[in-house]
Amino acid sequence: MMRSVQRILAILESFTAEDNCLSLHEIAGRIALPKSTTFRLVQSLEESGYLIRLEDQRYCLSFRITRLAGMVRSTLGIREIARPLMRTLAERTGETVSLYAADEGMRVCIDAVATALPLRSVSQPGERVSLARGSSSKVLVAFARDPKPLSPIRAEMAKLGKMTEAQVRAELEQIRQQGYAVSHGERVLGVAAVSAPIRGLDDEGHYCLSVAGPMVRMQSREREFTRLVVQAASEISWLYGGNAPP
Amino acid sequence: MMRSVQRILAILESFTAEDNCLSLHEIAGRIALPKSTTFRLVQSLEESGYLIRLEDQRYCLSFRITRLAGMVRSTLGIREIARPLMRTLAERTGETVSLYAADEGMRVCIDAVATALPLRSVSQPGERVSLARGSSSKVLVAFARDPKPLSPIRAEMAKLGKMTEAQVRAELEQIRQQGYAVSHGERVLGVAAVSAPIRGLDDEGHYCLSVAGPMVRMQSREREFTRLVVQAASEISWLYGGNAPP
DNA sequence: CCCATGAGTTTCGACCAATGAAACCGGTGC
DNA sequence: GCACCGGTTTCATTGGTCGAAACTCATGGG
Repeated sequence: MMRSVQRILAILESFTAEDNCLSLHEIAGRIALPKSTTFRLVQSLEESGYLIRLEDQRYCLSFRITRLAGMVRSTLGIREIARPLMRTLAERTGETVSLYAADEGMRVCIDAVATALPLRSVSQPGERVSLARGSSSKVLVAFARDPKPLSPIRAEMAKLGKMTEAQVRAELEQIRQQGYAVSHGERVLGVAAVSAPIRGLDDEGHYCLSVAGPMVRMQSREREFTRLVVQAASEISWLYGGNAPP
Repeated sequence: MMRSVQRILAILESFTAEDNCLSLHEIAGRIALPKSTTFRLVQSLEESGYLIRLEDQRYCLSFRITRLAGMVRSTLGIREIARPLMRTLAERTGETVSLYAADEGMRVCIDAVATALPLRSVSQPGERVSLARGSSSKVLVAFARDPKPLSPIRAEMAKLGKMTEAQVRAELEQIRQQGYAVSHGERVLGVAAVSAPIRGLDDEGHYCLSVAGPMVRMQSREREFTRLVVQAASEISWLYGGNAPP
């Protein structure tokens, strides 16, 4: 990652819906750089028309950004759309982020972003695992468009979890309610995961985003990770054509 | 202008509505840089999620741009909106670009972007000149929302131009038709100008964008400048809330 | 009135991030 | 098999960038 790119984008991203006008000082504070450096960057961005300075000398994003937005390709696959958000999620959590879909009674990994830590959960795109175990499986089953063909899966879940089918159904219902699922060492010993559903376009199947890592690291931050995964999944849903507002 | 900013934005801008997917080679070609340099920049942009690479290794702008676009402040004055476009117009033409409005029978300069050339047309923000002379005046009069109070101006135009009022009205009608006006040494000796209207929001007055320079430089490029001014003015109109599609 | 303050802006020598030529890699087609 | 053509990596070089500090210019409080 080039420093210049990082800094320039950090400046653009320091504008939010609430704070859409920022002074040089505020920008410098947000990107944590000396004001002389910030000034030069901001000045260049203004020269090129992406920032405009108001009468009170504060800056705000200009409409030139919207012009760029118009050039965004409208037809993108889930993988392409999810990738950037998965990347930031991986960065924030420091754990492996994966994207799954249900396919013929299995759970298939569409994409994964790994971190550099020596101990981490590993999943490879293309990998196929059971739909009966793990938080991602539970999400995929709980939010399945057509739950009927999944009854053997539920039976297997009950058997593996030593539960009645009614208990399984109750757990899935709870997952539907809360909008996410967690698991601790359910599929892989020592691995905890948090998963949230991605609502795809109507005709396509739906997907599941998950963060997985060693329980020793995960347990203390489960709350935080849950929030992040649910947030990222809903953003992806929206970007992908879901009708939930951002 | 910092080189890094220039290059990064050049990459983003190399995507157009038609070519919304570009290969590394194409990008390198458009921004005229060696591919190794381009590669590093593009890679960083991808890492930060603003570009995504498709299966065929080509790149396209991601939805992250649209998120930025959502942060653009919705209420901006004409001056702020016009500024960036005026700057590029000045750069492309090499001549002075001005923004005018009609005010109480006069033409007032809202903003101006000058070039560094030793011989150039000079106009200062706040400057007030006659509404009876010059291409910008003709545009402001021709496109006036309420033409009635301008009849003394038309009379003055006729007198100064040694024309009948009917001829003046015909000229204004033609300007309305073609969407721009030109003048050669009409207000300032030796200065030619091309002007086009900016349609503002309904309740506000409307504006006029012009390029002005010494006739010796202007005459050979009048066609080109006309196209550029009309184009820029219509973009500003659209950004400012006009209903003409981009 | 003057000084303190805090914002934006400019300066300038040092440094290292960025550069780009060239080599490398891996697929495609002749 | 070889040539070709994209994308990727290497590496010594360098000038673009950095940021502390000085400067400017309002503002306002004592």
